[in-house]
Amino acid sequence: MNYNFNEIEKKWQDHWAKQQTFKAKNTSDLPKYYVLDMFPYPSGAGLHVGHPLGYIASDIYARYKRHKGFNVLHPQGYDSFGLPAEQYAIQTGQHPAVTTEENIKTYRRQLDQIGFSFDWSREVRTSDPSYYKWTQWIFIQLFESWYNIDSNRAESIDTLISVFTAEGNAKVNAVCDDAISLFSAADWNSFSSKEQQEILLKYRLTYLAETEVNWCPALGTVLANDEIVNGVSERGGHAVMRKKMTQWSMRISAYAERLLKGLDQIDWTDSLKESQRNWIGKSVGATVKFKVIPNDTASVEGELHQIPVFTTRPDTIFGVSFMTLAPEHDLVSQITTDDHKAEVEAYIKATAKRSERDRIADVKTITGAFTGAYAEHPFTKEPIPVWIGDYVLAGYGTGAVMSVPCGDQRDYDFAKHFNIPIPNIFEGIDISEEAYGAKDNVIIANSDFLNGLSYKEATKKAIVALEKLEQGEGKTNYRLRGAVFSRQRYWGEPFPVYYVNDMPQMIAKEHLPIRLPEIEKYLPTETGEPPLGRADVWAWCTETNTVVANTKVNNTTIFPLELNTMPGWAGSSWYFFRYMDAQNDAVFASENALNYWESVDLYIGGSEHATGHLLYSRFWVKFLKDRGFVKIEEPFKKLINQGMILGTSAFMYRLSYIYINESEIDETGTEFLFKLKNIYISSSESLNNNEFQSNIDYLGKLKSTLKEIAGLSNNNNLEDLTIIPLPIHVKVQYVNASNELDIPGLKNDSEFGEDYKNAIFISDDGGIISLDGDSSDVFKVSREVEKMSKSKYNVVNPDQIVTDYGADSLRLYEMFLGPLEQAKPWNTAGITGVHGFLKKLWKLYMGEDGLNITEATPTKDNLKTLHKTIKKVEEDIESFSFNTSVSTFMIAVNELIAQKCTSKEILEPFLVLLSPYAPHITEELWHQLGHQHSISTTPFPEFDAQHLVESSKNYPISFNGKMKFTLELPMEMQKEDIEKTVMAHEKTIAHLEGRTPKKVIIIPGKIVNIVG
RNA sequence: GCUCAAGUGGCGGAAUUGGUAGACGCGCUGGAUUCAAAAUCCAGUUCUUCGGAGUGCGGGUUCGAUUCCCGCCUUGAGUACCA
Repeated sequence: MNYNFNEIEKKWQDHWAKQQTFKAKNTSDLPKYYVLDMFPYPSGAGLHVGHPLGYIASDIYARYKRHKGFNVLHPQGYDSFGLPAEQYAIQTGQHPAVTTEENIKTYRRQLDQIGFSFDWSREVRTSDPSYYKWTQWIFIQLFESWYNIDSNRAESIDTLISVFTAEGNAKVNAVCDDAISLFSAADWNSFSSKEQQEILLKYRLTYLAETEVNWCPALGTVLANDEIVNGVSERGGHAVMRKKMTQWSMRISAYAERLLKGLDQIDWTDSLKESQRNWIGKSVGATVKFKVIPNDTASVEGELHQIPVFTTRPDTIFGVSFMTLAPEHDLVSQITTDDHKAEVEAYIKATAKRSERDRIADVKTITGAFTGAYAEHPFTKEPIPVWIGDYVLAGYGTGAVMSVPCGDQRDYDFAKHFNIPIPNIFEGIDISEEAYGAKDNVIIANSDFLNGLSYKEATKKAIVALEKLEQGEGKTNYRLRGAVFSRQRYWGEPFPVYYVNDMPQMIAKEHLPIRLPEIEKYLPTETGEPPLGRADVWAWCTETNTVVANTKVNNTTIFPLELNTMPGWAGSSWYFFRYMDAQNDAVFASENALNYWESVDLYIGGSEHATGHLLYSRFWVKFLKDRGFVKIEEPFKKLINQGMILGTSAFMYRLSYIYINESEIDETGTEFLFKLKNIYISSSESLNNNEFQSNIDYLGKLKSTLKEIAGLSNNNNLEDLTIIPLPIHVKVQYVNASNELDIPGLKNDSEFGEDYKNAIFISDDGGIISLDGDSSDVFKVSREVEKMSKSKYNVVNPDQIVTDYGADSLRLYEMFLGPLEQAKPWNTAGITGVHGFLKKLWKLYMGEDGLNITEATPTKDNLKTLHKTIKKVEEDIESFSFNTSVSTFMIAVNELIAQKCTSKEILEPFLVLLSPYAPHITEELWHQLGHQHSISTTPFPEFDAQHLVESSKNYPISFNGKMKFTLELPMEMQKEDIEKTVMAHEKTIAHLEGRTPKKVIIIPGKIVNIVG
């Protein structure tokens, strides 16, 4: 019987689906275990081999935990709102729901054929109204909450209203907007409803605010910081500008400290925790207000200008020799003196063109301008020059720095460059070459009342003195800011919000979900409103509590609805709870389900979510806990980032040309160059080594070929023509293992074939490649390892691999590639190794005419092989070292074949060990062995150490630490006897060549090392 | 610039507490089988001037270092000069 993997895999996938083998129960006496993959977005391109890597790892773990007696929850679903479907809709007019449905079908088919043990009965989709009903509900809860710093948790907005009614806001200690004026209970009660709502909005955890956003006119949308690369949109590379816009935001900063502290409680990698810490960006220091000394422009009557700065080093305040403002700082125009105006304005203009990224990374170029204004030092009252410099960013801190050149390298470089004094305030420290940035072991000097103090003491004392002057106070700063929650897009959750008098009102819970309206086109409106502005039926009737036609808006009973939709992170911030009770219509998940499953025990996904999804969902979970909806503080106990699978891209070189002397193109002119378009040259060693331009022989041949192509028959040998080969990505499916391009295939490509119809391909020897069948010419491409992505045309689709080798081979191979967390290149050719292993395994169990298993008593060697495999595989899975366990299986099968093992007592438990990795073949053999129940719930074999006890040890005998030969000695042999035996051995004597060793190191059971 | 990873044969990688470097697999070479091919099986495969050398480079600790320490180089990922 042959190993017919296609038949076997289909059979068991169908069987598992029919029997609901992997359906998880919400009530069980077994301990629970929750294994989750990061929410996939169902893109139109389908899966490539990089996607299932994490899914396979989590599936192995989930299956292993079932063998270990756990009730395992291992669900899957789709984060199905998103920009790609919307962009496709804009291009084709197809409703995003339709394309999303198609994409999900493709995903599901691809996932199913890999044999995952998902409980599909719990599938969720964020774009499904029965799901986003609860996303809307959570949004309403956030709106109806404020953060009480005294109780350190979110509370219902009602508790805040009752405080306002009783005593005003003087004693309220809340996370809220910066500019809130004080009011008494009497004030509050006399405010109009609109005034009250405006005030409450400044306290709510989600609120409307005029915020500066990254507006991308070309995409008609706002972009998150991480969607902008080098100042342009990541998608499409369009220009991005700062623009004020009314946006929904989330007061995530209220949770900054808890988000930081919580990291200590969870089992994530240090690098991931570190990036969250950096993102939250806690710094302890002080705010200091510097008064601007009046000058020709900065002498407004009555009020003096102040420059507030935040510093982590208030102890160095006597080292301030200048101040630096971000060029965009509001005060710049108000304080710059007339004679510096021209210079400052020119500098601001120049800065605006630099991307923020550029300003950050480039430390070598020091630029700045003096405003002509001076600020007053709070203690010495000396004038301090105020500069602007683009190393200070407007968006961070206060957008201004008190520059202490002796203590900060950037300030130091700036001062050196502009000849600003660098006062030294550190005792006994040389600052003639560079600044001294360390906080440890400094003694402050030249600093009046701070002299002789350490960093800690001086900081404390400086803050006290600043507070006395009312020019500063101690402050903890977080860089985490309000998270923008609006998107000017169609394909997202609609807000359950309508507007009365411009004030947002929540729609009551019982009327949810508010469904996305139908629109004709998916673009923003001509007036710049979001796509929902195109909907005709998008108004809220407060009498019928339904969505009605816009024409009915009367602003008394019928009101306009919100036009923005929610961002991608809305639905993904809580989905892990929905899996616990996916069909519940009354609550987002029942209390029983929430209590049973608690939180995710193992979460596997890409590191790209480090500061987005993983921070936002922690925030929502903490909020839901505060409001009593869940009991947990952290959603993901253990988290593993799988590494990227890299693709091997292929390049061919398109020729482009430069004429050194244009006047010499006389007789043929531009027509000549026109005829030389769309020509590609085969990759060669000289191309890969950047020696193309010096390969005279080849260039000569190439040029005569070009003349031939252009129909040029004169003697011009094109000396003035410089040929520049440009690398162009080519789809890897048209390239074989020897890097040869399938030219006819490329020309028939449905997507790009047209572009190459008239292309000319030139071989290694400089001649045109003939495309009639019997030509032996080859066209070679260059290879490079890059991120696997559709845009680089290097994706490898798992479908073909499953057809050719089977899902079990794919699963094993993906694990075999290397450590889960590390990035690694994909090479399909290597899959024959694991596939060959499965064939050998099959032959071990199945003879020519059926099962090859006997009741034979296992030999000592059989037992040793089995038990060392049990031990190793169990250790490997527990430590997520899946690659090494695949090797272990191979070694075990090689050994069992060598031992000619047929013993059921060995071969049966071995199947269980392997089944998490290769579930189909093991399930088939398990049933061939006569079992009626699925192998998936069979207990994991128990390791028994007695089978690994050895009676002898093959000692490595080293000389000066270098192993020279080995010697088999009894295990129980004592040190002295070992030394005697080794020293008497002929090989030892030969190696010593008569020398007497200085020392002999013997570690019984390990090694012998002879020194000297 | 800063932060975090990672550098081991032709390639992916292994060596879990400092103890036989290169397990396992790919590829390659030779052989068996076959009319032939595929498939399968067997043997070999770090380099080498055959003394040795060797885990990015230079030091150090140790009887012994891929593993620990110091300094550097390169590559990748992230990034917000948090003042």
